[in-house]
Amino acid sequence: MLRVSTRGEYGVRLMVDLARHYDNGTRSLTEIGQAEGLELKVQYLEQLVKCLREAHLIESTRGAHGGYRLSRPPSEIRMGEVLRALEGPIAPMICATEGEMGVICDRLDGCSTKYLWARVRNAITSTLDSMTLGDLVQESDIAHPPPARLVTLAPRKERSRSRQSV
Amino acid sequence: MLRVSTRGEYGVRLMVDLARHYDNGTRSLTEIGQAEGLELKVQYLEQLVKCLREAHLIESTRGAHGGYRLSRPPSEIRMGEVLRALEGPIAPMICATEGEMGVICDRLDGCSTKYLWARVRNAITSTLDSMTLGDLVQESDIAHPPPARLVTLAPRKERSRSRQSV
DNA sequence: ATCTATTCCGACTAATCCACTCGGATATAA
DNA sequence: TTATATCCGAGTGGATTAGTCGGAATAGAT
Repeated sequence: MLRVSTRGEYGVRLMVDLARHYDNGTRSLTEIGQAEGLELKVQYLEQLVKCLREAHLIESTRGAHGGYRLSRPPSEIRMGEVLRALEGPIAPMICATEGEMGVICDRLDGCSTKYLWARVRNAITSTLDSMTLGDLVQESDIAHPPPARLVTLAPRKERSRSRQSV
Repeated sequence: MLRVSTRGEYGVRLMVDLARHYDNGTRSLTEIGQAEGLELKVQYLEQLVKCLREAHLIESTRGAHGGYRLSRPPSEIRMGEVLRALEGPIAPMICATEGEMGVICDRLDGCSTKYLWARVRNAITSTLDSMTLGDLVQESDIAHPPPARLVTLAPRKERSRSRQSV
């Protein structure tokens, strides 16, 4: 229950990829798809980036050697923004839609559940809005360091520890 | 996004109703449906209660004058239990399923998003598990006091304040 | 005994939503 | 002018959701 769709999944992966390559100019969808293991027709990714672009989270240049880039540094893009762009307002229940509480659900009887859903929604949004793309990139760098530029002091088998502290 | 289905919605309302009438013996589905404004065939509610019963959250007696009752006091039933019974394990993403992290998603590459989903899931579960049916009943009593047994000191227009503190 | 109210159960269905695909237009670098 | 991109809207198959339907089993009331 409480699933986020593949739009959210792929879209976030895509944004993380853009964040990783923030300093390298534009990046095409085929590049991203290959790098992130998204074995999909490019057109599907286009659908995802469309709403990201409309939300001004990314910018594009068309034509050969074109592609996408983040319109702000990764550390200034909250995951909440990303997911809202991809999947619309966060609302575990119709009566708990962001910004529209009470407008939609006008049940006056004992709708005690409303507060439950509102709390759940707040828990989700505050979690998402407290993390940025920058944070995600940093985290993944710790778990999976990029092709050694610097000398890496970390021992092998790092992987098996797989931090349960989440 | 991140919706809970109508099973969750109706099921929770149903449980709140049972909690409200915890001291009054059993309660039939038709009674509950009417009280909670669930205009549905009884058979649909039966489907919901089935999994609640299988999760040992409610008990039933069959036959005339039969019905359902909570199997524990409302304050000892966490909302997380209720929703898990109704909708299965809480998992915003398949790779972030409760209790099965890492089992399902074995991507070893930079799956930085995994931690994101795990955090979201934790936010949801800890919120749900920190509230009980008893809490919900109490809250709804404050907002909508039951047919005055005690003298009520509260002024009119209570309703328009509609506590934004959620 | 029989009638009625209720829970129990499995199969079925209509509608919605999701996860894509397809075909083509437009823009830009080489 | 060609190759490589982004852009755009329409269409589609499958999965999931939200419910219906018919009937069996159980228990109290008459």
